[in-house]
Amino acid sequence: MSEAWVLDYDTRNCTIEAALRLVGEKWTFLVLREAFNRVRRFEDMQHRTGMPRQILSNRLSRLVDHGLLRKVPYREPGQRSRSEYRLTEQGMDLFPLLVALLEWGSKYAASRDGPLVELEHRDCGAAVQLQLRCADGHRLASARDVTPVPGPGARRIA
Amino acid sequence: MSEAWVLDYDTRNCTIEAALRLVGEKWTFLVLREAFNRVRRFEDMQHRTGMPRQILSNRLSRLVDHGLLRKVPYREPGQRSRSEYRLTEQGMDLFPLLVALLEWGSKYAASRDGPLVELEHRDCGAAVQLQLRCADGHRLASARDVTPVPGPGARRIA
DNA sequence: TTGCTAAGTCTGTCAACTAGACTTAGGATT
DNA sequence: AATCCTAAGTCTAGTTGACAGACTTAGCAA
Repeated sequence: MSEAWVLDYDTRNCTIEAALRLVGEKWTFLVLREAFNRVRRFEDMQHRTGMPRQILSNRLSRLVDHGLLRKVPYREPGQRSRSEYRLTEQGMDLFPLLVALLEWGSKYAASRDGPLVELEHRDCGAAVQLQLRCADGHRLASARDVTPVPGPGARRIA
Repeated sequence: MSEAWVLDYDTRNCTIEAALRLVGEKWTFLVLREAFNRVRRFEDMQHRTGMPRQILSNRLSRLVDHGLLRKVPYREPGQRSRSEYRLTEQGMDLFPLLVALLEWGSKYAASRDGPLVELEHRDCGAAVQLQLRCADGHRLASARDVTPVPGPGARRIA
């Protein structure tokens, strides 16, 4: 068949797949995009993404249930108390995923004007980007420089 | 309302959204996972992911049409010539996205045994990871250190 | 008690996914 | 030349989920 060692291993405990069960869906990514842009309220999210309200409701609940967002009460003058949605630490840790989408999209799928947002280092204002690096400090140029090897969770197919 | 500047801007040319139109779907991620693991053939991908054949067919066509994969003929002894699917440069550039999923999944959604695969630098064997860095060389610890600002494609809502 | 608003829920319609069986096409075998 | 073999793909029928648009809720204010 093929020379890929990975064919001999089971996929059932794949961590990529596990991550996808939570966040592997278009609207969920857009909810997270809004959250990272500091958009926190149901109406704002619905208006900015154009997603069906029912789906937004569903996705917000899911993300709260799994600890990526938390509900925080707020109060506008003359209004009753309502809830907004903020990223937890666990949610914040998805930032590289969104940055990866942003970078790839900006390179291959942007309108001619360029990206809608850019990312700056809060402390120095310089542009932020993702880099692949190894523990010895080398910077890797591409996926070609990476060798996937079986990890501790790898199980041979019986 | 809220203090997010982004509320005043149009989302229609968002590059994240553009990227998601191509790759923002569970099965597509899994096809790419297999491709990065050097799994290149229809039967192997179908067997390893468990995805419906029709969807695999559909996703492969989509990825080829958009230039993320290319079809390459191969020939097993005693068999007719068939096609396998390999990543193009454009496809390779999605690697950080998969690594981001892998890292997040390993941290928050792994089985107790740990991840199925690990990534090594081909040249030195050290573990590979994603880092957020700014153009001045500072390493950023989290999304909190990043300020999103309007990019060249930003358009105020009329 | 009526109005206002953000945040949701309800309804019917329609497109997408799914499992499983079936088809295809070229090389090898008889 | 007829038949078998296999990887790759297509077909069918049933089910799930997305979708648009209208409706409901709950607390505050007048």
